[in-house]
Amino acid sequence: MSPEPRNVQTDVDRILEAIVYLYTESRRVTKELARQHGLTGPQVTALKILEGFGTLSLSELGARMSAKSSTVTGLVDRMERDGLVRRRRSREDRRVIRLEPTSAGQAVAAAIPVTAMEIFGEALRSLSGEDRAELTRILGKLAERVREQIESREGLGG
Amino acid sequence: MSPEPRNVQTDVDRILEAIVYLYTESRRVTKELARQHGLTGPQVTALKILEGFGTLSLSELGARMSAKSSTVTGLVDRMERDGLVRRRRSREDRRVIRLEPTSAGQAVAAAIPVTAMEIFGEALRSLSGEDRAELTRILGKLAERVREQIESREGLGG
DNA sequence: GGCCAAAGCTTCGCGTGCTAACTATCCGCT
DNA sequence: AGCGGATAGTTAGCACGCGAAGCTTTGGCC
Repeated sequence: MSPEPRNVQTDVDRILEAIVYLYTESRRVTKELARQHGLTGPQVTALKILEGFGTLSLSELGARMSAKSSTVTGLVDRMERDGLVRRRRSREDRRVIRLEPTSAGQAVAAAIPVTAMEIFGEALRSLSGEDRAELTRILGKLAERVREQIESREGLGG
Repeated sequence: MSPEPRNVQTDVDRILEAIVYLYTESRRVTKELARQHGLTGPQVTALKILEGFGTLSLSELGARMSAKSSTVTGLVDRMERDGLVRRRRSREDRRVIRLEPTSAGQAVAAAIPVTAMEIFGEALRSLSGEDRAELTRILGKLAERVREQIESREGLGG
């Protein structure tokens, strides 16, 4: 009847464990799907983004993938090596490198359905509509609270 | 009022987004806290787990961290190099390596507050008890479904 | 006893992902 | 014109994280 700290902690542990599991597993599955086409998860993500935009600068791509510029450089190096994309220096701003998929890259992107999180989708669809709605609501609220917590401690890097 | 596929997709997207956000953020926070003590995120995670159990085999640690054995080997290599843990071959089963924190490792673990759990914990505690219980229940169910999906497709690797 | 599959770890090679330091370019300001 | 800060990418070094291949040990089974 009174709030028991132990139960709260157990819930916290279970929730974190579930989140880590779900995230890790989703990445693993994406990677596996990509592997069947001879590439890696991030490469598929990049090609899919490029498919939607036609051409992007490296920093624009990085922003959309939540990756730092040095990470993007390496990723693009390997994709260029494998003939999936081409680098082309911009005329207007010579600092900028524009990225465009090769025909091979476009073909691969087209061949891979948006499946990114297919297994997640199926698992989520297998929940009842009520559960799914509840999960959406609570998880959204939780993310918001975490965001608040983090903002209120931005001096974290002390 | 009837179940609309579009809503399902929206829910799926929101849930995935929230999970990715929560996971990424928890890692970032852990990493930041770890950095202040001169170590890395996974190292702190491992020390905290060891702190709770006293001693674990490499595979037990790997299971709790959702990491493969080859990953754990490397992690433990670096931690041992830095004097945080010790490897000790088990007597009962000579295949097993038991891991124990050094006094330095214990000190670091003790010096670091409950890490990312803390921010999550506060956010979770700020939810109502009902929401928290619901979240635990649904997330657990979801993880189970994902597990089933994955098992039923173990031929995924074509 | 001898064989053989499974379990626990390690090694190797690769692809991320980050920070720090560096180059080239651009742009605002004087 | 030219200085100086901001921006775009690259490079180097490190730590994960994984799969594949290999080693030793264990345990079941004939």
